[in-house]
Amino acid sequence: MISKYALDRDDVTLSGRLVRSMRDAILAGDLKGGARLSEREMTEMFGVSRGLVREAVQTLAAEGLITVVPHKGPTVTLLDRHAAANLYRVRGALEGLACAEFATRASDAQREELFAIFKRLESMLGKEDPNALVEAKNDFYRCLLSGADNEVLELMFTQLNNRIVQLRRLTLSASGRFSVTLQEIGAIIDAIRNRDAPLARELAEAHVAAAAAVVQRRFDNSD
Amino acid sequence: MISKYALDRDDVTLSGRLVRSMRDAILAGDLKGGARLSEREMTEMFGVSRGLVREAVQTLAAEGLITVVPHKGPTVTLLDRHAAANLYRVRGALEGLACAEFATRASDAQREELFAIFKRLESMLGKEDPNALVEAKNDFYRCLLSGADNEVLELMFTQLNNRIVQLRRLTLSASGRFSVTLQEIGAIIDAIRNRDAPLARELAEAHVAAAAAVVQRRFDNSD
DNA sequence: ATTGACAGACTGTAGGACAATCTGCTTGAT
DNA sequence: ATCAAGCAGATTGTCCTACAGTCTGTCAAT
Repeated sequence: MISKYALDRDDVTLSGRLVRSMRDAILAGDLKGGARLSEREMTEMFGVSRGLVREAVQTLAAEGLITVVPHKGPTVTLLDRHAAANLYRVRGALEGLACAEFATRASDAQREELFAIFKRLESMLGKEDPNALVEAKNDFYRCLLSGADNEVLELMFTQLNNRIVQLRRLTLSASGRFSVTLQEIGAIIDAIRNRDAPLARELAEAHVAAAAAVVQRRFDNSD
Repeated sequence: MISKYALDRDDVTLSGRLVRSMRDAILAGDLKGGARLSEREMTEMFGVSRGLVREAVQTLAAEGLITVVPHKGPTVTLLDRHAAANLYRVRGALEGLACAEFATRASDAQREELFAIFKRLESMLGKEDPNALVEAKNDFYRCLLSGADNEVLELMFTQLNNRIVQLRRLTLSASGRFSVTLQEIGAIIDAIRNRDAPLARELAEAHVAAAAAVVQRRFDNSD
């Protein structure tokens, strides 16, 4: 058992914080898809040595967030329509699993928390607050994954989600979609409440497929 | 379209080869679970500078193959019973997706190749050649993933599989299991032949669950 | 207009230096 | 004898410098 008061060892090293900062910069859109990340620029931008930058790049490359071409330097991985479709297919499988596992294994407290977060989401209908919405969605997934009690799934889902974040901007801005989203999630919540894992899984997969369809349509429009 | 004659740029850098070497060393079991990987030892073992070792460690850590504890150094990630169960759950979801996608989207040539590899597997029943068996299984999955035509899935499945390799030794050595395995895979093959994606998926998930059960039983015995 | 050579910029790799931290052992007090 | 404090050695964390290898754009020559 790890002490409740143990320091957060994930944060003590500069490397760790650098990886987070770079990841956040990409997820926040400050470093856009396709942007070149020369070592020199990065050392200036984050105020650390070249060695640390190179280590961080390796980490993010392994996560798929960055693409490294030898002797040309890393770039922020660009998502085309095909890659987007593939990401969503895998995400459907993982999110389905997460919902099924949650329905089967989550504790009562975790269930209540999930329901509460959903209520918070519902209360946002009509209001226009993208930041709060994104945060609530993040809470939702965090709770879902924690209840699924599977660190492997958590890791892979998080990695996948990080890559999808760039695309989520597209789905969120699709007006009128939010109420549909709420209905879909509501159905999943009901299935979880009834501990119906297969149904929860099926609904979750359908939900992701619907989101994927929206993204694909966006690609059509911008081509 | 990338030229057929383009050099393999994945291998030109020492870093790239080092990552491969270290990964292979872990997968081959030369670096066992829990083994400590001090930077000094690694520089001597692979004959490269400390910087390269650190970069490679970052990459493999992001893949989950090694665990880094600040100021104590990296170790080969150790799999306990809980982690093993979690790995197999996720693997079930991904392998199910891969089979379904293959059934739906693979070309005729890819189908034929998969069937041929399966025949090769069948011919191994009775003979005792673990190496050839592992290689044939690898070919099987390579073909499966290539037919699923989803690089994201391919990446995640490969990462997952790398972590499971340590455990696969346990399932393979389970005598009498191989003929059952063949039957299970044979059923999947039939479903793929009939282009029945949902069935292929279901069977694949059941197949993984069976393998997971074997592993769990092994954990019981060795405790 | 195409080719070829050159220069500048950037990455790839090595190795050293010092600070921060951990671990185990010794020492000292109770 | 036991336990706490503290010291020493080893290891990692971080930065810096240096040089070789590779890419890209430019400019002259054909």
